[in-house]
Amino acid sequence: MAKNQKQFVEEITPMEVDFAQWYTDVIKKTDMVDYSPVKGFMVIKHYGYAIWENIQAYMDRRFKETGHKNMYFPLLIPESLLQKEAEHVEGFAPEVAWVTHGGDEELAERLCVRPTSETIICSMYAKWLSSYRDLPFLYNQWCNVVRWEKSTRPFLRTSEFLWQEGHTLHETYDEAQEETLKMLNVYRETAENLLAMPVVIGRKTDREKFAGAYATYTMEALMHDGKALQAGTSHNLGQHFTKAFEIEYQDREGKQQHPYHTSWGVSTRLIGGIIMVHGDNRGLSLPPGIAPIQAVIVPIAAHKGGVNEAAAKIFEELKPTFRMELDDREQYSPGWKFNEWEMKGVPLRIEIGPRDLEQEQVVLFRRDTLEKETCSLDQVKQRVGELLETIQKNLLEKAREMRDQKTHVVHDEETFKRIMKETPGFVKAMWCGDEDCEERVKTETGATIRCIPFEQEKLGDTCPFCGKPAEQMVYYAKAY
RNA sequence: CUGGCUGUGGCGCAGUUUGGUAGCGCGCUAGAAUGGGGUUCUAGAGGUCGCAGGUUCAAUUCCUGUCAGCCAGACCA
Repeated sequence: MAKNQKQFVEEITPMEVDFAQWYTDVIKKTDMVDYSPVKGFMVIKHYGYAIWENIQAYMDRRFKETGHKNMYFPLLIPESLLQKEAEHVEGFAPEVAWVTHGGDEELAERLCVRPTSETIICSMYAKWLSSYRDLPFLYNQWCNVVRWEKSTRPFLRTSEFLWQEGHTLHETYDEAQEETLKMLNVYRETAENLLAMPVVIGRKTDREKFAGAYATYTMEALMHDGKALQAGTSHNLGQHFTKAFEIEYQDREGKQQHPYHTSWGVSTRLIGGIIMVHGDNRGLSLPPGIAPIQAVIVPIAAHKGGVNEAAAKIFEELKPTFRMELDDREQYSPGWKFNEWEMKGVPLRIEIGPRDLEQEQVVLFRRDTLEKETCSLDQVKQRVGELLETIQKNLLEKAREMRDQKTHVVHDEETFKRIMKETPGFVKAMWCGDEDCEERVKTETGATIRCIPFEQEKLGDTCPFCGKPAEQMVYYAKAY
């Protein structure tokens, strides 16, 4: 055998060595994305888009189960609408794209490409709402938005991204708050149950909250490199927008009232999270819940004694139940295919060759543990189902362990700085609640308060940075 | 936006210092054998060197500008 073995698929940079490069390698080599001619705008290729479709299918069902209906609002928003809510414009104006011409003619009023749709939706809600009997409004839309980003990275921060945004109106503050937390909880369940991605949930500090929100709640996940990813947010918008947009209804006493408002969204950024939470040196490792291909069948020595036929038969048997691929390409060797599908993160591989046929069995290979086992032909369907469930759970478990191992409790500034530098991850610490203190930590360490978690622990009585009394525990991390 | 690096067949790269019109590996096509961890042999096809301008008899090579990407940072729901 020649010493220079051919490399059909380029090696992936080991993730321990250079995580950023690893990420770029993986997404390009697995047909997740490609770059378009315009900076920050990515083509989502079939393998990446299939993951998005699976996320959509699950979440859309959950939204409908919780009483929401889908609508679609326009891409373009008149400048005057965007400017109605002061904090909101200030937050978004620097990163909106403008349409100034229609054909050759300059528009009387320029139009922004939606960076988010609160304004256009509120302008419509104002027309549609008249009585308390109309409430609540529970609507969602799946769409794209554009935010002119200075530095971009596929899935994690792109100038255009796909997402869903829910926008609801309620009679009372309490109802709006309940909705805000209910949808955050749907997000958390999606992250944990579907994406196998553990998250910390809590409230954003005022510094970090959404432009125009009364309160922002978030789920934060931790990546392999110790950086946090804001994976979804749910905002209680109070009456900020409903007053600005003059959304009014007649209440039970016949008085005019402004309703309470929420919005919540997750985006294709989740795909980046899945890649960075589960991936390893062989490439992707996808949770069965969203994997475009849940199991791939690789026939070995396919021409010999009925192997092809047996593989095809298993394929037909499993296809109605699982997302399957039969890799009967003749130009590649089995070994090549093994590596290819591992890189693409297919959770389960089914090998079948002459030796298996003799013994009426197949070989099952798990991507998450790299373990092989044999399974008799008549048990394959059942065993595949079991293993996919096991893999789904194991990935969540492994991700939890990784996160816990990268989560530290800190009581003093020196330790905090050392951890952020040497072994970055989540740091749990008490916080005085002072925005200046929060700002100083960010400037000096690059870490921000990711959230004030719902699950509080009393780690001490004072803030590690200023020594002032502290009542809240927060999670700090460097973030994407 | 700042700093560093990069752009040459589909992919990865060499060539650029000392200008003379392009080379390698993989992939691709055809045929044959092989097939349980990136298979072998034979014969082929394919690029004008990111884009624009300049210098020159002549530019992939030198100069200017510009676009795009990577890495780090600043900024950013």
